[in-house]
Amino acid sequence: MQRRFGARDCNTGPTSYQPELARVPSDTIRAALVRRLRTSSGISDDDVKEIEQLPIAVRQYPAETPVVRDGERATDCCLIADGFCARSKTIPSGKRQILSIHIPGEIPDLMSLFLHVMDHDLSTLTPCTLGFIRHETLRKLHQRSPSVAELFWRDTLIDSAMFREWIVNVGQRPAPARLAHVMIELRERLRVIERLDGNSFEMPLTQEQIGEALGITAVHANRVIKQLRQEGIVELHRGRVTVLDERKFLELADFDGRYLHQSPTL
DNA sequence: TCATTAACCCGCG
DNA sequence: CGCGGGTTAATGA
Repeated sequence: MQRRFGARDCNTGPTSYQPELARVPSDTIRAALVRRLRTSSGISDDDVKEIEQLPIAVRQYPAETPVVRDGERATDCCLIADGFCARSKTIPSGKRQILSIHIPGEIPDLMSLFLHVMDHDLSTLTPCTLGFIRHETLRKLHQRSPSVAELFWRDTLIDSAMFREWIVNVGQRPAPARLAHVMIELRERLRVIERLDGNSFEMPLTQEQIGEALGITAVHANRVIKQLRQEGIVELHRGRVTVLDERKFLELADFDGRYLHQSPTL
C-alpha cells in the first residue's frame, strides 16, 4: 500500500511536487468555468467580464500528484483547465477513498477560501493543466460583486449535493450500479463543458482509481467492468466509456440528475 | 505500468 | 448454498 502522500503527515512528508509554469492561453481555461456557471446558475455579462479578468497562474502537473494536501493551508483556489483531479482521504493503513472526481472548468477547492486548513487531499488523476487564483483576489471579487459570490456559493452547495449522492452510491448500491452511476454523473457534467463525443466520453481513470472511488479492490473493479461489457451495457477501454445500451445503463445506475441542479430556472 | 484472469477464500442471508 | 466480495499470483499488452 505505497502512496506518494498520505493524510495528516504532509508537514513531515516528502517535499511537494514543484510544478512547471505553463504558457497556455488563459481564455480557454476560463471558458469551461463560464460555461459551467452559465448552466448551473445563469451568469450576467458583467460577471463573465469579472471572471475573464481574474489573474490566473497556470501550471502543469503529472498524473497522481498532490495539488493541496490534507492539513495544508491553501493560499490559492485551483481551477482545472485540462485533465482530471480527485479529492480523497487516506487512512493510516494507506487505503485511499476517492470522494469526488473533477473535470475541466471546476474549482474543487473553492471552500479553502473559507475553510483555511485542508481536511482532505486534492490531487491529479491524470496529467493536468491547473490554473491558480489567489484567495485575496477571490475575496476582493466577492466584495466587489455579490452576484459572483452567489454563483460560487451555489456552486459549493451543488458540490455538497454531489457528496450526498456519492455516499448513497458507495454505501448502498451494488458495485455494478455504483460504477454505472459514477459514469453517468461524469457524462452529465462533461456534457455541460461540451466534452461528449456521440455515445462515448472520457473517463481516464485506472482500475485502481476506479476501485478507490467505488470502495472495491482493483481486481473487483476489473470484474465489474467486464460484467458491464458482457451484459452489453457499456464498454470501458483506454480511458473512454462507450454506451452500448442506454436504457439498461440508466436502469442499472438508478440515475436521477436532480441533485446536479443544472437548470437554474427550476 | 496497467489490465486481465484464474484459483481460492470468506461472511452473510 | 449462492452471492458479492477480497487475496494472491501469473500473465499479457
